[in-house]
Amino acid sequence: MKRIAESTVRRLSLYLSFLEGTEREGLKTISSDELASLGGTTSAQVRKDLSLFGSFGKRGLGYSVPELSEKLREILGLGKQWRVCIIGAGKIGVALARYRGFAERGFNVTAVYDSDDAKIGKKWESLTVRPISELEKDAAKQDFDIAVLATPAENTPAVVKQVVRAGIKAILNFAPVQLSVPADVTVRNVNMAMELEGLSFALSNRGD
Amino acid sequence: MKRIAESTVRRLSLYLSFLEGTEREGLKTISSDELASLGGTTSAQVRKDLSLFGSFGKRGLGYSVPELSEKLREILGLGKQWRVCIIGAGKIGVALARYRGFAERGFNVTAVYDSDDAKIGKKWESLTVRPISELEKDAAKQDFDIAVLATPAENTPAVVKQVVRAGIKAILNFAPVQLSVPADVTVRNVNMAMELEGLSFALSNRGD
DNA sequence: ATTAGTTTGTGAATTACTTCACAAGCGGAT
DNA sequence: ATCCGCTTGTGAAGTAATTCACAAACTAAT
Repeated sequence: MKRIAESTVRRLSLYLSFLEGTEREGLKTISSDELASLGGTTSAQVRKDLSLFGSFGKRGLGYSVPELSEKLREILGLGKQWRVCIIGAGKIGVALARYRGFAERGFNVTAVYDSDDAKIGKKWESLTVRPISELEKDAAKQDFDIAVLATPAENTPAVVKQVVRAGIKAILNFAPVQLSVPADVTVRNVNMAMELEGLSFALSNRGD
Repeated sequence: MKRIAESTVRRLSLYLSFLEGTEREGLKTISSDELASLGGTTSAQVRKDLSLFGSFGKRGLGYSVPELSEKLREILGLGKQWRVCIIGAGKIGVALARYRGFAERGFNVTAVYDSDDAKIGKKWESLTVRPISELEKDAAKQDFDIAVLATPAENTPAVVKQVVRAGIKAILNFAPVQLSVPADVTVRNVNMAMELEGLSFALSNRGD
C-alpha cells in the first residue's frame, strides 16, 4: 500500500467522529459532500481520502453510515486494545492517568513511571508509580504499544532513549521538545505553547 | 506579504525554542544546518522559512542567536501581551487556568466562563467563573484576543457562535469537534483522541 | 424500459510545499 | 590585496497534496 500522509489520517479521524454523530442521529447514509461540509473540506477530498483504502460508497446514494464507520475504525486500528504506559507523574501525567476517555477507545493505561523518588510508590486508582529504570524490564513482560511522555523538557531526551530501547514503537509526546527517534517509531506531539504561538502569529499578521 | 503556511509557522516556533536552548548554553551563532538537525528538517528548509520574512544571517557565518531569537519572537507576535479567556470550567479548563506557562509567554488569562450554574461564582486564584451569557458584554470592555475552548462537544457549536459574536479572532479548541467559523477567525485544535488514533493507525499499518 | 437526477471513483490539472544547486558574500589566513 | 573555506539566500526543479471534471453506476419516477 502506498504511503498515507499524516493529513489524510487526521481527516479520517474527523470523518469517523462525524459519522459517529450522524449514527446517533439515526441517519443511514451520508454523501461525500455532507461529510466534507462537516469537516471544512471538499467532497473531492473526502472521496480521494477514502479511495486510498477501497471503494465504500454507492454511486447515486453516498456511503452507508454504519458501514463506513466500521471501515474507518478498522483502517485506524480502533477496536484493537492497546497497552499504554505514561511516563512522568507530574500534573499532566496525573491528569492523563485519570482520564477516562483513554480506555473507552481501547487505550489501556497499564503503568506509570517517574524518575523522582518522592513520587515512586504513590498510587492512583489501581496503578502504582514505578521507577523509570524498570521500564525496559517491564516492557519485556507487558509489551507496551504506546508511551505517553509527560516529562519535563530537560529529562525528555534521556527518557526517549529508554522508551526506544524498550522497543516501544509509538509515542505521544507532551514535552515541549522535538524527539529524535529511529524511523520505525511514530511520534505525535501535543504542544500547547506551539499552538498559542500559531494564534499569536495569526493575530499579529492579519491582512498582510 | 504572501500567505505563510501553517507548517512554516510551526517550524518557526520550533526554531525559536531551539534558539532559546542554544542561548542558555551561551552560543553566539548557529548555522541553518545545526538548526535543521535539531528540528528534524533540512538546512534548505530553514533558510527558506526564514527568507520569507527577511534575511537575518551572515554568509559564511550563520545566524546570530540572540538576533534571530528576537526576530522570531517579533514575527510570532510574542512580546506582546494577549488577553485570553477560558470557556468551560471543567477539568481541562481548571488545569489550563492554573497553568503558569500561559502568563510567562504573554498570554494572560483574564476571565473564565461556564454555562453551569453550579460552577458560576467559584473562584480560582484571582478569577471568578462567570456565566457564558455575559461573554459578549464583557468582551466589549475587556477586548479578549484569544478564547480557549474547554467545553463538552455538544455545547461547543453554540459557544463558538457566542465567541465569534463577541469579536474574538483566535480560538484554541480542546473540544473534540470541528469548529465552523468565519474566515477571519483562526482556530488551532488540540485533540488527544485524534493523536491517539494517528498512533493507532501507524501501529496497525506498519510495513505496508 | 427509458429517462432524469444523484453521487461515486479517479485520471488529469493545478496548486502548494520541499529540496537542489549554485552565485554571492563574509571572515580569516597568507 | 587576494585567496580559501564556509554558509546564506534564492531561482529552478522536483515532489506531494488538493481540486477539477467527468464517465460510470445507482434510484426513483414514468
